[in-house]
Amino acid sequence: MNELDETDQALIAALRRDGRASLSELAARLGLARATVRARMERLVARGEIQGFTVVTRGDLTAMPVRGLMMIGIEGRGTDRVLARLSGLPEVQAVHSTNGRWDLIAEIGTRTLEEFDRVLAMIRKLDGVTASETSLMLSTRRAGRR
Amino acid sequence: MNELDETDQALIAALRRDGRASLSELAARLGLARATVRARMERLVARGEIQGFTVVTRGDLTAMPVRGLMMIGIEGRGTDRVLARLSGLPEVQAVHSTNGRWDLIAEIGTRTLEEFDRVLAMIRKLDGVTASETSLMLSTRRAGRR
DNA sequence: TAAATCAATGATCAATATGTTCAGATGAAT
DNA sequence: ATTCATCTGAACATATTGATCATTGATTTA
Repeated sequence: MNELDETDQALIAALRRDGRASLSELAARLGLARATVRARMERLVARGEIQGFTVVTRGDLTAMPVRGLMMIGIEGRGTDRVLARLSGLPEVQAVHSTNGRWDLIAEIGTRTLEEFDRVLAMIRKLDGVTASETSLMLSTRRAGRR
Repeated sequence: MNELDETDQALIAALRRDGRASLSELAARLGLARATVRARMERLVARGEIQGFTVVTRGDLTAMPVRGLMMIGIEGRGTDRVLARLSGLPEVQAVHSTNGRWDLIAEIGTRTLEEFDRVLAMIRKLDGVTASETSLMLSTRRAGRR
C-alpha cells in the first residue's frame, strides 16, 4: 500500500542523477505526464520517502582535509549535554552515541592540524568528558568508489 | 584565486538545505541579486566545486539500520591487503587508514545484528588482523540537522 | 592619482516551467 | 457493473529562467 513501485523508483533514480531536474525534464525522461510526476513527487515527499534535496560538492572530500574520529567517555548523566554542545560545533560533522567502552563518537573535520588540535583540546575540557581517544584519518576509501 | 569565499559558502549551505530551491528563492535568502546567484552557481559547477544535485531518501538512512565503527590493528605490512579485502565487502561503507593505536577504521552497515556479527567475525579472521575494537552506533546526529 | 579591471546590481524581455484545475481514459478490485 | 484510484492531456495564470545591458562600487594596476 505504501511501497515504492517501479515508477517511484525510476523517479528517484532520475532525481539521484539530477536532483534539480525540472518536472518537465523528469516527465520526458520517464515517459510520464507532467502532472503525474508532480503528484508522485509530492506523495513521496509527504510520505517521507524523499527527505530532501541537496548539493554534492567537491568540498565534501577536500574542504576538510584534516579529519578524525574522537571516541569520548562521559561521566554520569552528562551525555545529552555534551552531545548538544558537540553538535553545535562547526568542526563536528556528526556525533554518534554508542555502547561499549565509549559513550560518544564525534567525527571532526578541520582545515588545518592546528585547528584540529584546538577542537580536541576544547572538547576534552567540556564538563563531563572524562576520557577520549582520537584517531586521525589519513586516507579514506568509500564503498561506492570510482 | 579559486577559493570559496563567504558568499559561495553561504550559497552552498543554502543548497545543502534545499538543493531544489529556485534561483529567486536563493537570491532572496542570501540577500543577493538573482543574476549574481546564477553567475555564482554556474561558476561553482564549472569549476567542479559543485559536483551535482541529488535526492535524499528515507532508504538512505534506514536501509542499514545497524551501523558500527570497527577499529582494526594489523601486523607487519598487511595493511594494504586487509584494506583491499575490506573495501570489497558490501557491508563496509568506508575504510579509513589512521595512525595511533589502530591502523584501519571500518564503517560497517548491515540490516541485522546477526549480519553485523558475522561481518565482525569475518574481519577478525582476516590474515594480518591482530586486534580490533568495535563500537555500535546507537544514534547519530549530523551537523546539517534541522 | 588616474585608469583599468572585475563582480554585483537592478532592470528589461522573451522563452520555459510551474501550480492548478478538470474531464476523460484506463485498469484493478469488489 | 460499479467503485476506486491513477494517469492523462489540455488549459490557463503565474513564476522562474536565461540572456543582456548600463551603472555602480571596490580593488588592482599603471
